[in-house]
Amino acid sequence: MRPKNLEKEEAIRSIALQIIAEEGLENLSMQKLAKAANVSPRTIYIKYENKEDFLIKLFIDEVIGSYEKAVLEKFDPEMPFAEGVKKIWTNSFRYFKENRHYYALMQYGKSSPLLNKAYQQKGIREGDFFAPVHTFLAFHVKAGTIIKLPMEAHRALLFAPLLDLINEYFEHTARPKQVITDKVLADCCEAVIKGLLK
Amino acid sequence: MRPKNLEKEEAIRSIALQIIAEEGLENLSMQKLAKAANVSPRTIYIKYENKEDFLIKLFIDEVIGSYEKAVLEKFDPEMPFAEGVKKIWTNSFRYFKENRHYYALMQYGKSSPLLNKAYQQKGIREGDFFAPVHTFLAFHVKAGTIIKLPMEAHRALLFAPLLDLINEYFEHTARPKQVITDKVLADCCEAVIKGLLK
DNA sequence: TTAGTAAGTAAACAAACGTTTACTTACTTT
DNA sequence: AAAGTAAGTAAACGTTTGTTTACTTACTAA
Repeated sequence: MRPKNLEKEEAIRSIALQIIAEEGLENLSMQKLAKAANVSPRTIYIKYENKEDFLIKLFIDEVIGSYEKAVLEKFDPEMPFAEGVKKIWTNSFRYFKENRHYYALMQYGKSSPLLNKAYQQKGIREGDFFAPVHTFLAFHVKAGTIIKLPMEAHRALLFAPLLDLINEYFEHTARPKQVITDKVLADCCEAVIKGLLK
Repeated sequence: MRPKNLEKEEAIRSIALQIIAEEGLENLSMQKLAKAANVSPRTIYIKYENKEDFLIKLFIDEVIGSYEKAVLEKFDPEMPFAEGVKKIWTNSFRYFKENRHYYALMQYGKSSPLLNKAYQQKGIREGDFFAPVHTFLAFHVKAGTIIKLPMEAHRALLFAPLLDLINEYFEHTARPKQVITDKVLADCCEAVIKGLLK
């Protein structure tokens, strides 16, 4: 039998992310995607059941999956608290700077009911993803270095400002003056650490 | 001439917010909206030029505008820092608990290029909206009570965790155990204040 | 009271949508 | 080398999209 052309699969995914980042999820159509990826619409349906299936897999496997991998690089749940948080922040910032297109779909995950459903189905919110980060937080609560909060609250304090700053970084890159710099990121990271310490 | 029926205008806007919250922005069509609001499609086009115009006005006037009003209730830029931050947090939490449908479109503002463009056009990101909050932050930087950061960074540290916690609150309300309570919100607020204090 | 007018309706428009049908291509296996 | 098969294409399917056309309604002002 004729073998799959992996380049086409890759093109479909990366061009989808590009369209989502530039024109928005609401402007991504299967026909537009097929044309932009230089592929017949049918080709997309070989691998994915339908549009919903495609978007969920793109979101979970491509975006969340690769982000998790990047965040956890050289991260250890038993690191000193400040060091661990800094690692998470610098890893995240580097990742999105290098993979700008991934950020847009990540943000849609917080808005779209479709992707939200996917989140819940896969149990991401329960700790299947980013498990080492949760271990890290639980470890430091037990050791008494940081304040005790529900896991969801820790995650909100740790990740939400970071993602917002990355958003700000992207919105200003086209402008004359870049406001979100490594220095500002580092200062904010210190503020988050200070807030969580006992 | 025949006078406008203000109830219809109101129905169009509130049902649009409901559809966006329940089915997502990508599933809001003008025909579906018209039918749900018990109105002819043409009626929507009396007031709004097209779909884009409608969404932008819904976002700016209805959502951002009314949120700003709620946040600033009994807020004074010269309040003590901790008191001011607590006021912003409790005002926000109360507002979204009472206006659950508004939250979804607010979140889309961070994803959709359409709404992002609207943000920039209106200069929201530059301080036209939430001006008293910016005055408040600048005041406390000058007074030396909090660390100095670009306005965008202050806003990220102050609002991003709050909005993420509200998101978490809504996602869990249907489940047996409510994790985001007033107590958790208050603890997180304290952490944010502590992080920003010098 | 009636003429004028904007609000509002129902039905329709072309264009675009997600998906499928009918077919061809390019490789593996025997 | 020829048969078998999944990958892949081009064109089309019926629906739904955003928006408009042609018309009616309900009120104001003269």
